[in-house]
Amino acid sequence: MPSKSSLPTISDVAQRAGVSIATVSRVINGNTPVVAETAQRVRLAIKELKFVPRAAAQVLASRKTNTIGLVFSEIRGAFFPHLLKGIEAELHSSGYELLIYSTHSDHPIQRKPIGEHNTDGLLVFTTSLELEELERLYGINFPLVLMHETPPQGMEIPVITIENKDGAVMLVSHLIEKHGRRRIVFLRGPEGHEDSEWRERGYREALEAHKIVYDEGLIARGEFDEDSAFEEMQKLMAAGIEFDAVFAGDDDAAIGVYRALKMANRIIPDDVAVVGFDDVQFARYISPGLTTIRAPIEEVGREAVRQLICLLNGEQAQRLVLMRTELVIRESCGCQNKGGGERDL
Amino acid sequence: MPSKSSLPTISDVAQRAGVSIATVSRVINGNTPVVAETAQRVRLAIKELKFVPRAAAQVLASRKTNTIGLVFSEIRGAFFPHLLKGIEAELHSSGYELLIYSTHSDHPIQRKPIGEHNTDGLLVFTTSLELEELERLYGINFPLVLMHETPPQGMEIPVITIENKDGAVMLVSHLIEKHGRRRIVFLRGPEGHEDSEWRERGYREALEAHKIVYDEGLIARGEFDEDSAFEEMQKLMAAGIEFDAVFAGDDDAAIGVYRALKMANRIIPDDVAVVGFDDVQFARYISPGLTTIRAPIEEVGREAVRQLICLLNGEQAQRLVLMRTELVIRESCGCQNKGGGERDL
DNA sequence: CTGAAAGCGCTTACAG
DNA sequence: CTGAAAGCGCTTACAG
Repeated sequence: MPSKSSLPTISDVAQRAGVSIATVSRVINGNTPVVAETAQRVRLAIKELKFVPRAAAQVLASRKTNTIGLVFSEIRGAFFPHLLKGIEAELHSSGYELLIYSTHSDHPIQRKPIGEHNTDGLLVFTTSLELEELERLYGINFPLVLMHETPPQGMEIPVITIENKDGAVMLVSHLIEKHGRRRIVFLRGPEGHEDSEWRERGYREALEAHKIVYDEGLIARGEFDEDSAFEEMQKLMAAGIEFDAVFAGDDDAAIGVYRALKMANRIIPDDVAVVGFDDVQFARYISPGLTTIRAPIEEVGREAVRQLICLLNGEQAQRLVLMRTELVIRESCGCQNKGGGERDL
Repeated sequence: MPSKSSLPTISDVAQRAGVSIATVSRVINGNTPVVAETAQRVRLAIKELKFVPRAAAQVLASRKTNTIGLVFSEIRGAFFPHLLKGIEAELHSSGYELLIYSTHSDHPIQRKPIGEHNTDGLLVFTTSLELEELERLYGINFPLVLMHETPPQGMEIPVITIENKDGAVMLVSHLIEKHGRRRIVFLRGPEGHEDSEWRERGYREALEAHKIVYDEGLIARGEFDEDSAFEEMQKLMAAGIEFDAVFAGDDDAAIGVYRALKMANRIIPDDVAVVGFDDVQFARYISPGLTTIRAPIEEVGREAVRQLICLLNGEQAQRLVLMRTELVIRESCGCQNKGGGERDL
């Protein structure tokens, strides 16, 4: 049984086929004409020896890694698989491999985990890369595409994101117009989280458009997760703040809001309407069904890859791709949706 | 602004520090003593030039990729992030990178996507790798660890999986003992899916232990997903088959079961008890809360990495790691769990 | 402790 | 269309 150290190399193939290694390389890469009969012989030798070209050698010689990197800081339960699915799909149809790195671990690392030394370009999700590293990569003209994050001042990096503001406007306007809500709590996301900031802007615009004065007291800081949302709602209620609706920031937070309201015996949506953002899997399964915004996350992944590949091909990429969001009405806002969404429970 | 082709190399660093490239290599790798003062100079030069060693060159020269690969066939919504999280966590604390490849795309690929040429070892989830390729890799002694799949005849490959059979036994016994159910439908998973087969075995054992005769008519073939489960349930009911409980195969399928039963105005759990498997995020959010089995998926990922690293270090790995599963009782089985699970809605 | 040199396994002008 | 040869950027015995 052969051990790893005795794997066949291109020379073994060349020898067996009676050609030079250059010729073997050419039939493998198929970019230079080779006489059909010779090519046949080479292919046979490859098959017989079960030869697989060493990636590192190809990369070193060709200066192309044929790999793109994905950097993210956190696998948010409901969100991430969709993004990854879109990325994988688009990537495979273009022959690149994917190297994934999540930056939330703070173990000291020897080698730089991901960058120009092992990928041809990078997909960066939100703020998962330090500014300094981003600047360095940008400085060496390394192909970059951001997702859900506007590039820092002065850097022209393509960004793919969703219509956060529009989504928030749709949500809040719906609460006001259809359900007459006027004291709408907004649960922020994490500090400096861009999605959250745009949603807040949409929240304020919608209020303004309906001549409702913005009340600082209705703003709470969540973390786009269940627990902090639960706590914030508890605090609001303990403080005796009145409200007739909650824009939870995202769906995960909405769960925390549900829990807090139910515990306080406040009926959703009669006493308090609740809306989320993302339309994750459980949004239609909870009771009442969550009215929320559908964001085309998978498409964000696909588009990010497309733009990056433009860059890799030396073509111009779009500076900003804004994906449309869509209002998904269920029952938590006060609508009677029974029977409408046939996939809902 | 430097372009990618003019990035500094180890020679640039050596020159600037006034040493040989061998010395630079030594301070980078830290495996050979270097005089402190010299090392300082080298580090300074590295910093000044913003030098990052090219991975491909390191790999080619050292014959180590420092990367492990993950092969899977499908990102199942609720399942995958947990697995990935465990893998990432364990990997980072050991200095390896992760290369991910999903095999469900059938685009013809030039280069072999993942294997001995670009990784030091492979994590394989269920049947995502063709037998032939598995045999080839095994044949060259390439480090492999399987997850949720027993190795083919004659191959000694470590496998990490969960107590599927035990879980099923717990579930079915609970339905029988606590709730007096005797006509329990079992919804299989995809053909040849090992998790499914073990669950079925557990189902049968539990029946047998309670002297309930196995009825072929109560077995339906699902796909571990909502839609096929929905259809199968429709068929069963249309055929007039009687049953007082459903073991849905997994949680995703349970959703389809819920939908079909509700549409037929059968009350869960009064008319029909339902149980799932996996305890995915939505299991506690649906109504009634789903009684299911909690599987330590994240731990499966971590353990798989640990075993693979054993192999990479030339140590012996365990041939089988069976992770314990746990019964999570909510209301869909007929229990009164209100107030018990304080995180449930 | 340090350097010169061979070598890792490919790709790609350059000739022919 | 094909081969000889240089080169990709590192690591690592081998001397010293």
